[in-house]
Amino acid sequence: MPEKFLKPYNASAAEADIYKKWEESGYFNPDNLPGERSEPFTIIMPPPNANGSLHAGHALFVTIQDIMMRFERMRSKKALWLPGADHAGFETQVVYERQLEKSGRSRFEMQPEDLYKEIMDFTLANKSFMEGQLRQLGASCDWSREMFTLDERVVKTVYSTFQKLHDDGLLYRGSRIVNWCPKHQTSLSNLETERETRTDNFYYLKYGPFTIATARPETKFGDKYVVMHPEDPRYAQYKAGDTFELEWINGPITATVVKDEAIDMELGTGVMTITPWHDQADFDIAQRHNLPFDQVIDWRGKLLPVAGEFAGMNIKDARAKIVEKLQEKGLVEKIDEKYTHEVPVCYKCSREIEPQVRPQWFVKMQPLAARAITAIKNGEVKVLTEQHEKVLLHWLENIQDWNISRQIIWGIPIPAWSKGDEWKIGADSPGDGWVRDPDTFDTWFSSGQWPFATLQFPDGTDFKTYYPTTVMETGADILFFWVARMIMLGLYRTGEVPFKYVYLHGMVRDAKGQKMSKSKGNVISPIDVSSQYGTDALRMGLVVGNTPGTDMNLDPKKIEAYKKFANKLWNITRFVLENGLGDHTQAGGALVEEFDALAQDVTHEMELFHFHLAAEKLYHYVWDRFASEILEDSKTLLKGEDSAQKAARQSELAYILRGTLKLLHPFMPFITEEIWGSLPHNTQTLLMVESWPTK
RNA sequence: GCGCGGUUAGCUCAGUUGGUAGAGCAACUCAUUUACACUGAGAAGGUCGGGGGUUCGAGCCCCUCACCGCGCACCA
Repeated sequence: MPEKFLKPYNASAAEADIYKKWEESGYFNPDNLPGERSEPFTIIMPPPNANGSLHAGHALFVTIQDIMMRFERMRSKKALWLPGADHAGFETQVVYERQLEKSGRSRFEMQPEDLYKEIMDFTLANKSFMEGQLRQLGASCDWSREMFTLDERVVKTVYSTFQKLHDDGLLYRGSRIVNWCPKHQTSLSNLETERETRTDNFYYLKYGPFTIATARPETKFGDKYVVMHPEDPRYAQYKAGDTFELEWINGPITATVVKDEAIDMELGTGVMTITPWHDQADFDIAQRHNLPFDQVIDWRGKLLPVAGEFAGMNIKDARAKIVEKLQEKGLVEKIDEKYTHEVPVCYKCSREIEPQVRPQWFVKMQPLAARAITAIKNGEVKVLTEQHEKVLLHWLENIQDWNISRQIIWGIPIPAWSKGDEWKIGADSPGDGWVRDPDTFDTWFSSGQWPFATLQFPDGTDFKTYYPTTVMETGADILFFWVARMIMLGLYRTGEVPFKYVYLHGMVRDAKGQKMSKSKGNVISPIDVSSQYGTDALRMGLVVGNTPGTDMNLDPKKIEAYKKFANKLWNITRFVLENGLGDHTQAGGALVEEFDALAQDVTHEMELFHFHLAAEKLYHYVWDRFASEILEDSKTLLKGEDSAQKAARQSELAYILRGTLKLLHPFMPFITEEIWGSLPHNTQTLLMVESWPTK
């Protein structure tokens, strides 16, 4: 028996060497796997954002995906797990801009090319750092196929999709209301905004013969149209097109009456003025009635010359001063101080979104969504769990056009050129006088094409072999951002769904269920935990009791419990080796049957993606049955005189131990491989590619 | 406004097609060198949010109420 079994299992001493052995074996690459393998099993790894270290959520996805990969690799599948790294557009730029701010710099004072280069260096450094961390977590992915979202091949694919959308009439450049973040100075998609409930003042202002109610008096300078519901009896005397003179903030103006059914008669006074440039609802009304659009607030959130004496002021500071002036002029009828409403905010900085009209590229989503809905409904792609499928369908059925332009440098440049009002699509300039669109793509536009782009669509061997992929395993929080877009764009480009199953995991929270955050100081670093308790313990802690799609709480005490479990397995091995390892091929009888039944059960759970149940059942079998009962009962037998009985029991124990190591390998790859390599068996192969104990 | 969840042991959560409730942690009583102290044995702890229904049988299916949470959406 190797000496190491005389001491407790030392995970940190063993793990790095084992990973090296796996990687050097070449078996992460399906091309090198032994035996005949016809059926592919493919997971495209959700590429981690290369802008920091791995967090607990990354550890969770590595664990779940690695469990599937190791399971299917042992079941003789052509198992491909393709890793990647994400430049993560806006996300990374925000991280980098925070760094700049800390050193007193600003992106707005930099040359775009310099900023780009700095962020690239930053991203590449993080990328290689994270690759090391993925290795520490045991990820058995094929590094030879690793992709980066800015690789030339990806960019080429993205450009061809943009071109095709254009050719198919699904792309348009429109001046529409976009979600503008005044801090980051870019437009954002609806998904990149959040809603916060605020309590503000609601101002009732005299507007000629009317009283209008508004929460935003600072936008009202240019308001020359007053709108009411056509059926509102209170205002029946006014006809659409009527004009009247009134004294307004900066002097007398002429206003015109507009009737529109969008007006809510219950709200405020049932009358409002419109600011089409800075409000979606107002924009729609203005469009319906062919009214003019005027910008009141600039891109940095300051008032424009239309505001007269207030021009140049920040809108936040301006509001109080404007109200003061309105009060002096006797135009404020009353102020309701308890007006509670929801305002859209930037999901990164929580600053209020300033709606602005800006020409951007939009994708018409309804045709793409319709095809995705069909694919989901007829089972081409199955979403786990059912409730997530419902949520996804609901979103797809109510989809809106997608703004894919971003005013940031860190991303894939949009291949479009303009000359006056004319636009042409293409990577290269159409000729003299054409100006390139300075914007970049929403990062999700490119990552939405990740599965087929990484597999070398349309002609690559990998594409033919591995597409559609088998499982997409990712966070439930990016169901719309990413999964929905991958399904739509995958179907659009390849005619097939990009994956057959979607497995969604929830968020990893701290032991008390709170969201982990640096400011709260409750962040659990998977890398630290792995170093302290071993990666296997971390993986078990992440998987047991964690049901698909629901958030989980991670308690270090739970991980510690699985560290003890690893040691239990270690000592089981010690016991079996001390008493002489039998010939597992000679094993039979009730204990063997019992184990085989467990193997069947565990396999079944894994096929259903019930990894939490598979892991828990293994835990109980190993501890409560194998260790506590079978080994205890074996003691007298093994010390007894009956050599036939003794040999039979030794065979049974060998059979169970070997089988247990195989079943546990997907969950606890390091210790099982370590033990496997210490058993005096004949084969030199790795446990990683041993055959699974059931069909 | 539209949509989706959750409520099970002191805490955090599991519970596969309905068949006498489970884990980790915490707490309790013993054991003290045993393959393993990163241990063993034992005991304790829940009318599964309330109410109603279906069923021979409900934590699980149906209805309803209460509380908590989440997502989406152009309400001034």
